[in-house]
Amino acid sequence: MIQALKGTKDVLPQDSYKWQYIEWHMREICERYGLREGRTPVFEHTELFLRGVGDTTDIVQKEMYTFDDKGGNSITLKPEGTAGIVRMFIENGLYNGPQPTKMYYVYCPVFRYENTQTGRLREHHQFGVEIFGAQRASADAECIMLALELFEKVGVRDLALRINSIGCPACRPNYHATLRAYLKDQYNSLCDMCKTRFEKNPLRVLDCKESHCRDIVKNAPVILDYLCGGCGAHMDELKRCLDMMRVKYDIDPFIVRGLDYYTKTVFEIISTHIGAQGTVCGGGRYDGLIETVGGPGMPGVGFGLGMERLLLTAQNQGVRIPEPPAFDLFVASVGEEAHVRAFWLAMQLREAGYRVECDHTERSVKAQMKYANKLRALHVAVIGEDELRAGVVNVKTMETGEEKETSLNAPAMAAAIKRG
RNA sequence: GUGGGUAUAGUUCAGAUGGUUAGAAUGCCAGAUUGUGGCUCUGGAGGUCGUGGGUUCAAAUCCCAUUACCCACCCCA
Repeated sequence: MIQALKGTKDVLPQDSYKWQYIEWHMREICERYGLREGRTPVFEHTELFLRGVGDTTDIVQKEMYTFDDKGGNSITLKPEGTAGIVRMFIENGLYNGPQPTKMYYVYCPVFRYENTQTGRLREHHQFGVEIFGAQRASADAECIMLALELFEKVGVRDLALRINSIGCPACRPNYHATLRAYLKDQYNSLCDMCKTRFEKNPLRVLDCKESHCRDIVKNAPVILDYLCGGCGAHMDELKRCLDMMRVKYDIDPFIVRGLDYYTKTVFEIISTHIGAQGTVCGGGRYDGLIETVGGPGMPGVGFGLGMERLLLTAQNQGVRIPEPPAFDLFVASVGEEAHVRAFWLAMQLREAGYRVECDHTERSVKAQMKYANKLRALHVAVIGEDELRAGVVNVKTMETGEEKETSLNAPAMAAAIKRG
């Protein structure tokens, strides 16, 4: 038996309505916030991600699905959603249109070669939002509000919003130097991982889970104290916007995102209901990214939201997702003539807007009734030789067992099953 | 990449110290007077016990390997 690849998941027909439900909310909210959906290919030139995501990140260094196609091009399955949208934006000259450009994507497949655990897959799907050409922090706040509204509309609770600023190319080097100076004295006490972080990206040491490193870092200088004037003002504006919206948040100087392109604002929305992989939504500002990928120097801000993790949180919280509507009618049939007539009637009623199912198996009436019951059909009509001859049929209401005689034609049957 | 746990019908699980044709519940299919569901009763189908080796007269059970899943690290959504 061939199995699905490790870290991939099927969405079963009986579960797809849950996805459709949250996808509907995503689209509804985004359209209200003035975003348009963008769709990009599943794979891109590897080079895009080397430049976009950053070639020192774990994602690029050890998690990408990269291969050569038959033409000898290095191709990569997208490991995140932003780079592709940026490429689309530049390649199609969207920067010539009215700015800002506000886009979203729903059910964007993302591939990373990970070791799986709860809430961590090799293929997962992201809902994401990107706003290009808006430098003010109110755009950052808009992204955050949009994500929070989605959680609220879906009915997910107990989420924590954490924000931070990691500065810009102007002020971050100063902080790096300050942090290195602080860590230097205790370098030998750091874990092995952090020793390499010290060289590569000292910010990461702040994020270490080793208790010893945590102790060391506890009194480390905080980047927020070393922001340049522009970054500090930006952070203040973001806080003002969030305060005005009465949103609760924590300023967490230890948030360091794993993608190199972030500048200024970074944020995470975390659930405590899905195990260790609690980040449901993560994002921030990336003012240098569009230029890095080859476009004009334009700011950007956005986030990615893990759909599987959102569903997992909803499920663990017992969030009720409305089930799809029941069938209005099942048309059962006995015999060749009746079978074809049942199909014809079902088709006419479907055309009239009803949810109708008919038999395709030639099984007994009893079995057809059982099936109709499992489908949660509200009504059943059984058609056989007698009905064909007399031109009438009984429409049975399943819940009460009552039967009502009507003419054997679509308009009469439609009247019998009409929804109140 | 690292560490720990698990693997038996479609599903959820029983199967103490190895010992006859591997069980239950649920689901599925079919019957309970000839064309009517839910409740009840009866019957049926469905497993080479994850896979591959090994120990043994004998392995679902013990040992090794492998794969998948679960949990945690790392990292991220």
